[in-house]
Amino acid sequence: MGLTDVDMQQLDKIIGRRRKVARDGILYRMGAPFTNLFAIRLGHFKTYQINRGGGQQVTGFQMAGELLGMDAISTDHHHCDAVALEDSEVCEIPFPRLEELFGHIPTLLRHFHRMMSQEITREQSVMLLLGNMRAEQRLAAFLINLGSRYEARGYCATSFQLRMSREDIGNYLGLTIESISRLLNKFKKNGLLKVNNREMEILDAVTLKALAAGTRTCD
Amino acid sequence: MGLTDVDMQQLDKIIGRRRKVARDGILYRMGAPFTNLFAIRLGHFKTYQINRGGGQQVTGFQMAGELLGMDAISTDHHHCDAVALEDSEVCEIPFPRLEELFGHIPTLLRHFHRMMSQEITREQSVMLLLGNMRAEQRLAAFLINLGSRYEARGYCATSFQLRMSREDIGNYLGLTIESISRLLNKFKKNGLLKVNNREMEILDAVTLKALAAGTRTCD
DNA sequence: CGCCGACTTGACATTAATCAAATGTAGTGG
DNA sequence: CCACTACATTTGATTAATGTCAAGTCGGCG
Repeated sequence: MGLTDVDMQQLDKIIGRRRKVARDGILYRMGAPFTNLFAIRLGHFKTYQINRGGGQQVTGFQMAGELLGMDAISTDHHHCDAVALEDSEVCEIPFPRLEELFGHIPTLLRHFHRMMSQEITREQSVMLLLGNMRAEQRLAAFLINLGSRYEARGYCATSFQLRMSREDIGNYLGLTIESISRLLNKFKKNGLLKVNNREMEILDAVTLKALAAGTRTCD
Repeated sequence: MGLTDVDMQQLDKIIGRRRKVARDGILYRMGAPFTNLFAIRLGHFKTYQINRGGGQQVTGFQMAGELLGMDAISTDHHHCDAVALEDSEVCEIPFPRLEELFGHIPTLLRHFHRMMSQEITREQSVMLLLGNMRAEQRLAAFLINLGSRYEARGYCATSFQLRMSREDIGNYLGLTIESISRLLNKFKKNGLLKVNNREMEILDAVTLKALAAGTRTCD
């Protein structure tokens, strides 16, 4: 991130506290007071909003290196639940202390703004996905996105384990669990991927990307 | 916002440049280099993303007092087009200069973070809307949201002019223009609102809110 | 007055949801 | 190691919501 050693020491001082969250454990709940941001060190999370009518919407899946809780800054309370998809570990970052540091480390501030902005951009892509794409395209886009995020972390872009249930995927993509199942099967039949429970291997990334872009359909 | 007079003077200095944008005028385009944020002084804008496949998704409608361009911070180029829905006026805010001020005016920084965070929250609500709600619920939520934003600006929450076309509304809500037309008509028949072209009057806000919350359906 | 774009309305098609059942998988205790 | 249970996933048949296509109407503007 371009921070000096001294900067890093100061940063380390405030993000000392680590916290483990077991699978299905709740990192924070909607409505809870906002005091910390959370940097994921290990594992995966999902965030979801709950409607008054009982409707639930998964708003994102987060993995190591990503930041949780930025939506809470505006109102001092959280707007969604954050739940661990597997045994995970986060760093608590007390936001008031982080704000103090911003005054001393401009590079840190700039980095923080980039992360907030990135989250805005990510959500806009999801809006495009939910508002404009058909089912097939949504799932293709989702899988390609997951792959590229693993790749950015030094893992394989085409072979990974899904950490979330079909239900979570469906909810995130605005589809039912049955649709997800059928689509995965269709992709499998067309030789686009291998899937066994949560083990996923993308065999034809080119076609899958074309599906995601909407420049091709399958079957 | 809790700024001192001196703070305000400094802020004024950097946001001096005003810019008029005529109806249908483009404030910025996807891919254009990011240099300024824009504070809307007057008028309305829409932002939309464009897909490779030609698909377009309206990602938001912005009105006076709101900030445009925050999604561009992370990559130094804009991720969507911003277009004026009527003759409008904005303040250009050179972002590097704003960043300098952040070091001197903590209150300004805090306010900026709230605005970024608020945008994240807003987009999450749209994800809920697009992923979970049926057509009727979406339109009701949209109208209630518009009303409350006008109310927050000192205008009437139940009587206002739509600045965007049916097509824009439909695109934003992930529905076709025909569906919007039919839904507005259904609401009208049920005495929930009066609508004449773009002139909108909400007659039964209670029921409309119930529709938006999903605790009731209509017809 | 007449044209053009925006909107409305109607008939029909399609996508994905719903409902229902079957199958598979992981975990548990005998 | 093997039932046995609970839960997740798959598969099939049907339906409902919304999209698509095609006219038609309205309203503003030159």
